[in-house]
Amino acid sequence: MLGWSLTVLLREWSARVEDASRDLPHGVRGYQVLSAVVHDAPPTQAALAARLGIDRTVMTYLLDKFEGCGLLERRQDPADRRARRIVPTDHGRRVLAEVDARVAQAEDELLSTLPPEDRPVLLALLEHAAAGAAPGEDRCAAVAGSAGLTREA
Amino acid sequence: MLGWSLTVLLREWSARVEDASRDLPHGVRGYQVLSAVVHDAPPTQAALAARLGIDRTVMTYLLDKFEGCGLLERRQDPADRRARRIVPTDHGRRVLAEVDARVAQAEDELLSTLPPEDRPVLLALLEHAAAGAAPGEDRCAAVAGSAGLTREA
DNA sequence: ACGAAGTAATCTGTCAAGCAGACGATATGC
DNA sequence: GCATATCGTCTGCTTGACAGATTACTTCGT
Repeated sequence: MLGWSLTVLLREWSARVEDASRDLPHGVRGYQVLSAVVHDAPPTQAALAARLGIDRTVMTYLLDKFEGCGLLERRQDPADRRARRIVPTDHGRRVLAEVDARVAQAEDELLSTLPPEDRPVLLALLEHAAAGAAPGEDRCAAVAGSAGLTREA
Repeated sequence: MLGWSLTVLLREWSARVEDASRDLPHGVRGYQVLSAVVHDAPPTQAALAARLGIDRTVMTYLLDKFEGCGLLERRQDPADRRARRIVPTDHGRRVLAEVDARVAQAEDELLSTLPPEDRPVLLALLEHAAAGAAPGEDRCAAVAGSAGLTREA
């Protein structure tokens, strides 16, 4: 049941956010990329891809599109000339702010059948579960149990 | 944050269930199909597809494979000879029981960083939210199940 | 009863998305 | 300096989904 509930909710979330992200290239994917760049500022293109679970070769043409739309820019990292730092343009920030607002509203509507006092509970539990379930860097933390929530950014 | 938590959790759930479903064709998809057939018994192939949000032409080759593996059978519906009733074989039931057990364990592990008393809370909230968010068939029924009644859409 | 229209499942062709692998450019270790 | 690893890009291939046509059957209208 857990998996199915997640599937249904994420599907519905995607549909709504797809609509909220109509100004962005690549819909939901695009929203997640732009959001990660602005809010988390991963240092390199590869880090960004890893964070979102996207293949590096896919990242290339996603960013091509974003750069073409003037939402993001690739800059040579002066410390490592192989790497590109992905930075949002002012326009990108503005657009994201708008979309973020629409997404927040969509999420509200998505949970509208839940009693208002339950919504923050759900969000907190989900976030905690997601943080604990995430693979990768802190695999030990997951095993260590509730203790390990000390992570970078 | 809601969307991202859902994405991360579902991704991790899929990875674990993919592993738990290694006896089944088509991985997670296959598990959902078999599970829906056994536990929900939708009357026709089309109903099954609609329930899982799968295209009807895709359903065709999914079921081809399941039938080839002896997990499911297509039987002519005697009432409507256009339609096929999808019924599980004994073997299918047995395999599903095994996989279900593995999935249950995987879901437990997935939530292992959550305090045990919080897990049923999360599950209940998720299920309620999913029922309320789902489009289509029984929007009224879902609403009627909770506090507010009688809102026809 | 007969034909028209609708519906269940399948088949066919097409198209996009993603991945593995190769490649040029740079960095690092010996 | 040379071997090896990494960052980002490019190429080719495979896969997977959808639209549309097709076959089989039902239902409705007259």
